Amino acid sequence: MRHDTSCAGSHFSVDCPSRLLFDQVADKWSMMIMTVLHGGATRFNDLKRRLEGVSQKSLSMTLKRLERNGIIARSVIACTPPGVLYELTPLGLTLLPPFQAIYRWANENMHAVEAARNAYDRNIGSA
Amino acid sequence: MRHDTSCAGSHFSVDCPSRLLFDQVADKWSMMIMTVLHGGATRFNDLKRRLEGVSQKSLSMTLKRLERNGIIARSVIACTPPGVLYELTPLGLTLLPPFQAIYRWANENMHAVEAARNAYDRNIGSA
DNA sequence: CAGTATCCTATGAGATACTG
DNA sequence: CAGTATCTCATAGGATACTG
Repeated sequence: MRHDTSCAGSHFSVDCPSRLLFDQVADKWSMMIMTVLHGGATRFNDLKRRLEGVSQKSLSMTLKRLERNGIIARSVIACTPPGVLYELTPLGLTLLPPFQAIYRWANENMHAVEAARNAYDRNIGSA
Repeated sequence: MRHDTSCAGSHFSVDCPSRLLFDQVADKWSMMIMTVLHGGATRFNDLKRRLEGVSQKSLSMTLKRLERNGIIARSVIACTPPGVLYELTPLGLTLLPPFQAIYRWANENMHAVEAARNAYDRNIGSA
């Protein structure tokens, strides 16, 4: 089985790995979940509390998708009250540094992006 | 004006910069566009050809959004036939390294992700 | 606690046709 | 060439209610 990236040079075919990544694991919630899990295994409702604004459904779906892609692991702890822990897999851990680079960029360049947006919107208005 | 990231520790508030980033500039098409533009200023239809599967509408919208956020610049060249060039801004250039880290991860870990997915789907079937 | 199921709506995105 | 406009449809996602 070949694993042609099909993205050589500057042509991006439909089966480009980067598409898979952005379709499956590089969204907003995924990044936040992984960042939280980096601090240790976490319960469902703890996650929900930390990810302000996430709906139960979105969280549930995102967790399942991340689990399916081998990024996080789900484990049931038999106790009362029953609980479930989510944690990063070794594979998931390797994704953290790239995400942190993105996250760092976001923090460092928020101002510039906001300024650009304001400038753009002003020009639209006066165009 | 304070620029509280509101994401200290492991709580992600609604105005977290990373959310802005993923909402505005960290999607699939954006990353591919930026990668192409890294090779030099490019015309609209050239971009369309290289991004297999992108619709004219999606490309147009994504370009406008990136321009609004200060990531790329649009310049009209007065000639026949008339043309438009898109290129990365200095700000856009700074986003490239983080994106390349993601891209590299995708290429290196495609196999593992696919394997995880297959395993997961097999277990679902036999559960 | 940790979800699933259902309903409903807003947005995303393709296809197509048209414009400066 | 470089888009915009419109139409349509599929999906993502929130709210709510229910279950093991």
